[in-house]
Amino acid sequence: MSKRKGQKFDKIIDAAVLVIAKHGFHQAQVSKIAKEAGVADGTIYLYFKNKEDILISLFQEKMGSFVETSNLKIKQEKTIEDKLNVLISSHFAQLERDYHLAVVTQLELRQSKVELRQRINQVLKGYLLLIDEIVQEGKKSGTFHVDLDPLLARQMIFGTLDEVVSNWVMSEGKFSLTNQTNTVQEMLLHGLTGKKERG
Amino acid sequence: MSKRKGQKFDKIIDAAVLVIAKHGFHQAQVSKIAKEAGVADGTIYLYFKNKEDILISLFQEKMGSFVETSNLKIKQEKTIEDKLNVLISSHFAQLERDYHLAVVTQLELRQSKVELRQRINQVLKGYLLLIDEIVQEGKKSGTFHVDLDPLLARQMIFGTLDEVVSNWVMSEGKFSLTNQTNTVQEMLLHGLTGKKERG
Amino acid sequence: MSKRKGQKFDKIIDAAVLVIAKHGFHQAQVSKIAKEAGVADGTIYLYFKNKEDILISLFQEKMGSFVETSNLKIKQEKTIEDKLNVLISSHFAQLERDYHLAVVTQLELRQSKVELRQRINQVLKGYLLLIDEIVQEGKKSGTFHVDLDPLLARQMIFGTLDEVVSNWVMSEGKFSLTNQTNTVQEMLLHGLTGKKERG
Amino acid sequence: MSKRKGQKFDKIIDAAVLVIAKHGFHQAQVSKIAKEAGVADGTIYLYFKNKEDILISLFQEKMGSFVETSNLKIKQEKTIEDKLNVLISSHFAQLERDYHLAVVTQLELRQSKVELRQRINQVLKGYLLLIDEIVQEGKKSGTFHVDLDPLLARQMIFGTLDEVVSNWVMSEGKFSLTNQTNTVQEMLLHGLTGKKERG
DNA sequence: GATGAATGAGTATTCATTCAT
DNA sequence: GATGAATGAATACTCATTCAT
Repeated sequence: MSKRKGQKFDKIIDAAVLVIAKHGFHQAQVSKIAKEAGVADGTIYLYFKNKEDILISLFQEKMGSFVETSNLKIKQEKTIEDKLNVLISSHFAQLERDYHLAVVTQLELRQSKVELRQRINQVLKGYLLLIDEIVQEGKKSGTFHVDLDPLLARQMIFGTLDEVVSNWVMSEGKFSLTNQTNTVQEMLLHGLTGKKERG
Repeated sequence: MSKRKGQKFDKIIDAAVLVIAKHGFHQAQVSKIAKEAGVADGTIYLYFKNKEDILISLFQEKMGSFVETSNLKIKQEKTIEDKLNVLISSHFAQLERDYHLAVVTQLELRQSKVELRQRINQVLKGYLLLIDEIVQEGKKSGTFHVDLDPLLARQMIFGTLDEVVSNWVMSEGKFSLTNQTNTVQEMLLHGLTGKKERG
Repeated sequence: MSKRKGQKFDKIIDAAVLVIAKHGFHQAQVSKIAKEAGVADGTIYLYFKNKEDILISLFQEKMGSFVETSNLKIKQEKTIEDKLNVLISSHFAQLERDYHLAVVTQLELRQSKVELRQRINQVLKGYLLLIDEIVQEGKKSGTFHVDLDPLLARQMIFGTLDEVVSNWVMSEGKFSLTNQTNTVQEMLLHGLTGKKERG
Repeated sequence: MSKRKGQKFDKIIDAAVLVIAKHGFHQAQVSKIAKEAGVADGTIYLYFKNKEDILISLFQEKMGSFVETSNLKIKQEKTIEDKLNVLISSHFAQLERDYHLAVVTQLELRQSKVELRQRINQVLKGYLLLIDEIVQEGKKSGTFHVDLDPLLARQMIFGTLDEVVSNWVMSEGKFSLTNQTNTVQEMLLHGLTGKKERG
């Protein structure tokens, strides 16, 4: 699809993140991205098939490692509680690290048209499967409730994390995301009524 | 803002929902909405300031009663558990009742540009306050954990409900939403580990 | 295809002829045509599907009557000699009358891409059939040679007329076209060796 | 203008004919020609000033010998009738020999813009002069009519040959071109009425 | 001589909004 | 109030040509 050779590929991706975060998705013209990347408009098309390809590549490039990073960290933990904790902290940490990118993925890219969103969702699928694994393992080990609905569980976990991050982005990153890790973990494990054993 | 007098106002709103659900947000031109509503293009501008105003009005009109309906039902319950249950069932029921509308609010309207989304979020605020009240009351009554972070709690509740509904819409409404009420309530109350006292 | 109602349709067609003749086919942008026609760019698209539709309509509109006019005049003549004479004089007269149009049809429109040229050729077919009829009738009546190859005959007649007109256009209309009628008729009837009975 | 040294010059010309015949004039990009010729894009510009220069050179290169070949053959004939016959047969034969080239010169190159066509016409001038000579000689010798208009005569001859060849190309070469020589000669000599003394 | 990555000018078309009737 | 013809701003992509290597 898009040729990854050369530094220009990365330059353009980074420029796209910056331009979209700065001017918004609908004001992110190809010419603006090219200017920000310090290349000619036509150069964009030596590395990307079309504008949509920039956005998809951006998501794959920047979010592709997301799953892998989380996956590796989770594998290193033994208990389900720790795996969940690491899932949350990794999710928060990776997005907190790059506020511009978080703006793009949490807000701006959701404005794209359906076809593009579907391509983006495919990248997300890998992450959802990662959550599914934790849920399954948690049930098997007895840590999670035996009757837990796996799909609903995943939706609660992802829905919560996504909503927290979105609120963080909309608050313009004014509070620490990673600091919330333990609290969110407790809430997911024991719900609204849950006893906070640590505190 | 928009003059609510006359039946044409409603006709246009309904036409907008239909056109967006049928053709998607990006193919919902003013002229198409006008045709579906059986009025001239120019007539739209006698009832709405601009296209954005149609969409905001749509959201206010269709979602305005949402909060009130949920609010009334919640007030009728005594225990926090029941209030939460009614919040969930009301949320699910109202969206399940009108699939077209659910498509528009869960998927299509999220493709709009930031300014519009912010206007839409203002309408949502009333709903978030409703959740906040339940959380606050739950803490006061001792049903919810005393150290519960109210903001995070609200984010978990809304994030979960929103994610569940979005998944339902994307599955094209192929499973029952309201049937999930009790399970979701249990999960929110006791988390992934929680004992399911009812079942 | 294109809505013919209103004076704007004709205005745009005439503007297209003028702009193409003045600036050449490759410099005839839609915006230039719109400006010449005194309408907004977008107005063009209320009357024509796209730019190509303007050019095809132009050809149909301006050349459509060409065949009919020639046809009617030919029908009024009795002898084959007179029918041929009228074919030639009508061909020359109609193109000489509007030099701009002749430039467009003889030179500029031949630069268009294949698909467009094929659409244009379909309009020409009617004219070729008219020539075919004269050839056929001339053979039947004994005026033309009994062994005359009808296809070659048509190619000689049309090829000659087209080449004469093209030379006239390229000479920038500096000599009279209609004045050549009789000479061309003689040449077609009796060839390079032929005795000029009239003169 | 264009440096003729080296085999690459010819390679590029031949590639251009092939690419234009295969993909059509408007899809014959420089990069495509370069690829077909097995050279880099930039190399083209070591041998040709610009794209237009390729096309003009192509025409000169491939059509340059056309005139000379015809000229030599004509000089070998004594009577005007035979000279005309050879002109026609040579014209037909040379184009029939290379269908690809005929497509390019009869159809595709006529889609080029006016400036290019004028350059191409200059190459044609040599051929038209050859025809002019025959006409002049025919009149002097008494074979052609004494009052024959030389310019019109040339236009009839060239117009007829060109139209016949164009029809042959458009029919995708499905009939023999050279077989038509005698018939066309008869028609040019004696016109539509002419007695076919040979047949 | 040869390369090919980089350049950047140029243009058809859509659609929200207006305003004369 | 209602109409709908007219407006015109705004933007992705191609490809001939260059020039550093």
